[in-house]
Amino acid sequence: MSRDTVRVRFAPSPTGYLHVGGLRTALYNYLFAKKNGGAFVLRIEDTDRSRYVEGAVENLIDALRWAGLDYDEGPGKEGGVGPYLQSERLEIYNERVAQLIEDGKAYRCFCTPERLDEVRKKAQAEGGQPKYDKHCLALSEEEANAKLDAGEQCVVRLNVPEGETISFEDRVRGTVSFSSDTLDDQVLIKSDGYPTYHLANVVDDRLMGITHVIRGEEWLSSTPKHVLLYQYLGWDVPEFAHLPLLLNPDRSKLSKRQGDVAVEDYRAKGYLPEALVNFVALLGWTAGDDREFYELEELVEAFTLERVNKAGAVFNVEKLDWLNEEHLKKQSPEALLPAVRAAYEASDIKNKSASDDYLVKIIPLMLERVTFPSEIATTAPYFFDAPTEYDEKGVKKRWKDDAAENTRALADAYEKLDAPTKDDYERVLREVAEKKDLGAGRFIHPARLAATGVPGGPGLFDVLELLGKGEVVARLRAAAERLG
RNA sequence: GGCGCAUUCGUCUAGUGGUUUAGGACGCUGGCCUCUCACGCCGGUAACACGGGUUCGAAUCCCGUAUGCGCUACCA
Repeated sequence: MSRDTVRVRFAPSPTGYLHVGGLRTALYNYLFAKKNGGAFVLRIEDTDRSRYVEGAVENLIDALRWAGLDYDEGPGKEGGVGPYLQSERLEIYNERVAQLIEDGKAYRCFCTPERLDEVRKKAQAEGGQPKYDKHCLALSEEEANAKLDAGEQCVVRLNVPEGETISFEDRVRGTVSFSSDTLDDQVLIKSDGYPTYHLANVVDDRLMGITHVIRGEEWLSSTPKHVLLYQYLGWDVPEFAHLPLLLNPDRSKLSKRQGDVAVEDYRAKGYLPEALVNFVALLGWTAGDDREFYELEELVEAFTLERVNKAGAVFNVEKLDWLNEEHLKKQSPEALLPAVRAAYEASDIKNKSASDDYLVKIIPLMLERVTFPSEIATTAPYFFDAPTEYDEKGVKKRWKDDAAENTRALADAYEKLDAPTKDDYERVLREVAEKKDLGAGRFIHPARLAATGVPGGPGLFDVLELLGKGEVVARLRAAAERLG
């Protein structure tokens, strides 16, 4: 790893599913890596054993793969700086912490949760920052060892200096500074021996050669602690870029209570990965031009950290829907077939004998009329079942007094045709209309009602051709009978 | 409460001191196209949080206020 090779990471904790905010963070990391010829690393932050969810890692990887964000290194893809699961790196953290303790930059703390609580309450009552009072910093090595030998539980804390200003450059926010007096003596190693995020993330980022830390804004406030750790460990700090948060419509942080937040939810609803990726890319970033539609490769080309916004962005589903429609139109019928078939099989359409070939022919006709692939078959059941009822408003508007007679005449004419194409259907209809000295509309609208039961949809002659002569004639006759 | 970050149409955003009657997109909406619906095209709707400065001139710079969000755990 040379020092100027860009290396970034996405470091989720395996709590069950990939959050759309996480997807956006992963995406920006991915884009930045690809744009700069760097590596995109996936690291699993599983240091909280109480929150571990079975199968969550597989889930995360699956969601990333679905979105098209392949990682260069990570679980199952060794890159020489693994393992990529923090739970497998415990010795590494312990080594570094031993060094910190030796240097007086960290210390063991034996305080009970009860005492911690008191200290915190007292500090808060006095109107100050609730933080640890460094009580155990005074312990000598002998005293600490004695407590350890006696079997007392302990944590390791960061020894934060007083009266210092800690600042760092953020690629999206500029210079950010904090007074060290507002920083708590952060726990580095928990009493169960696992590291906290703060320690593990600094050590791993360094050891994995991460050059740019691109993560959510929720980490901005703890970054000074990380900066301090880099200094204490004698390391240069990486570049930081804190991304604005994704918000609910009421501008609170995007949460489960106000809608779907998991990538798999959107996947299940039928959103295309291309659309979701395009959408979240635009939540907090623009190229500066008026472009809205992007494929992943085009995002790679256009992306820069400098153009990431500072303010949070509301996750606005209407625009996602529009982008889904746009991306849908770019899909080939063959690519859409599996989703269309699945929705068709699951629908309450009675005729389930449609071939792949037939479904593929329907797709282009319906593509511009739906938001989701699943709607292609289900919004047009007439491609499978003959209508059992006719749209009331449509009938009122289009089924005039002469409709039954005209429709029968049309059926008679069609019956004589041999394997008619859409052009044949149209030609004959216009001939019949002309013979009766009527506008084509007097035939087209009733024929649509008869064939589909609804007043809207694809071009009539496209529909008729797909239905086939026998079915068309039968439906025309049935409607003439039913509607009179 | 403390600390930090943010604040342009309902939403996503362009805008980095004059080119701005603040531009685009989604949504909503009027019209055109058309066998219908949809697509497409043309048009409309709607914003610089507030108050002070700095400046010949501010959405753009500074200060304050308000509001929102984040952090404030042996969670990440």
